[in-house]
Amino acid sequence: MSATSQAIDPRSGVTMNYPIGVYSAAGRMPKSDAGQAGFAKAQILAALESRATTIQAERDDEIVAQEDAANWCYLVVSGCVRTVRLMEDGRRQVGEFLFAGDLFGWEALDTHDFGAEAVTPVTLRRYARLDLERLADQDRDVARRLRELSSSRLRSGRDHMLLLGRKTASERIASFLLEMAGRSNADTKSTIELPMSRSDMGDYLGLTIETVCRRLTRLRLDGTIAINGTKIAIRNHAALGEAGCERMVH
Amino acid sequence: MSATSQAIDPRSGVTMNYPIGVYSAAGRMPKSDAGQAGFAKAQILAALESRATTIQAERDDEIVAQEDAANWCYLVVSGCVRTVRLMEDGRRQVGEFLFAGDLFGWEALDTHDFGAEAVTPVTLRRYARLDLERLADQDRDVARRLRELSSSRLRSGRDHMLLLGRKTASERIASFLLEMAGRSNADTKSTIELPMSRSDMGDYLGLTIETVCRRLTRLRLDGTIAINGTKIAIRNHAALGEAGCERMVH
DNA sequence: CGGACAGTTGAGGCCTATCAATGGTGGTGG
DNA sequence: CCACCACCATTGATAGGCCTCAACTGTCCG
Repeated sequence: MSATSQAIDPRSGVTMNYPIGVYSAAGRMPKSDAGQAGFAKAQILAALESRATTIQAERDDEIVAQEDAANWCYLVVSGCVRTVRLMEDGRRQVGEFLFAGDLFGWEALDTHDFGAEAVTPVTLRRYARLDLERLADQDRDVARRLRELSSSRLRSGRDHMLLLGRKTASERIASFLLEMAGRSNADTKSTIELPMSRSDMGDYLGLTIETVCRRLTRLRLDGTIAINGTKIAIRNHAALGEAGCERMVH
Repeated sequence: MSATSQAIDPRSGVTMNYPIGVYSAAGRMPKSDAGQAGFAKAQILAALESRATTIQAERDDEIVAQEDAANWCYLVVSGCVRTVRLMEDGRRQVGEFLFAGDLFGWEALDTHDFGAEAVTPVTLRRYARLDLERLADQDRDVARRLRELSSSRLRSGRDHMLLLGRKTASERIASFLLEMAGRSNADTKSTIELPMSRSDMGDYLGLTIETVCRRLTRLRLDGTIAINGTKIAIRNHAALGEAGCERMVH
């Protein structure tokens, strides 16, 4: 592990590694492998860099606990994060997967209404929510960008409700693969990295791990995709589009 | 019908009835049977009243078509509206039910990503989205309220995803009844009005009409609820809470 | 080498969808 | 005023898709 100072977050008990003196200078943006959209989101926060903290979390660490007081919001610098909701009996719904450049926690009211956990080792940039609120009050561009961000989150939420409420297992898997392909970098749209477990996929898609597995193998035997560890190559984009009932985006 | 002038909306072809000279004076807020939350939302728009239009729509009229250019946003003055998403083969997902005091369409990007239809005869107040954007730019209180509104929509979206992804039919019905009870006026929490059809409920809950029916009759035979037309009386609130896997709110 | 764990595959059962028939109600026109 | 029709709601019978339970494989790591 690189030179970091470890600390335990007093709220959640998560072990965090703070890189020493790397991101502390004001105006120094963390390096990010995010696409352009991610960069646009990060720009919102440029003015807050001086008061931000870098956080690292290991696989399956809890970054935010459901019902936590919403003091912070987070920018994913690298790695993958999932947001989760739990029922008392253990049933779980993954709300979304977040990648480099994605922001979360800014839309909380008084408490977070979901937990956030690291799917892979992640690096995060943490900002005080009050700072962001103040910034939005002062800077109408920031306020506007936050509104746009809300809108796009609401829209993908509606997409996902249609998926959960009305699509079959095959359609859900196909839609998921296309969604992930759409979010990866432009030059690698046909070989996507799926860092999350089958269990995470299932809880995202409202399916069991077994069903996720079976549908993926069927697509593999069809020749529609090829699976190699956490990498999936899309061999037949059109077939996936039909299976996922997506309007083709060209 | 009361004194109105009829017109056809050039965009959607919906027949609309504009009450003559009732709401045209600036600062005159439309009467609304909404609760306090609804009033708070309406307050956002007080400054825009002079440029707003009142619209009436009949049952099943399309108020907003999916993919419409998002020129307008709407406040429900009375009645009930559903937002819908359609798949090519006719499968439908109802996103939410909107009642007096609820605002919709303000969160659009360039186009609306859902259709909006009248569940009952409705009266709406229509505002130009650009006006609202300008107002939010100028008035930080308005901007803040819009952010709060986004947050609460995102939160209920996540609730609904858990319902669609992980709850059983019985749990969905119970959650739905409690949700509707929670949104009705405080003094009538145990006798709620359900103006929407079984088909609407099914498409909201990711179920078929038959399943909705069967679960409702089971609850009726249990003595948990009593059904009388579009009115449902909740006889055993606790049983519903258990069935819906809700944390009890007291 | 062995244990833990994620992933895969198989067999069977349950829940919900589907298909079908009936009942109830409101609107319409003879 | 009543017969008729359309539509919604309800109930029953059956089928199918996904879940559950279980066994097995492969991989990583101590």
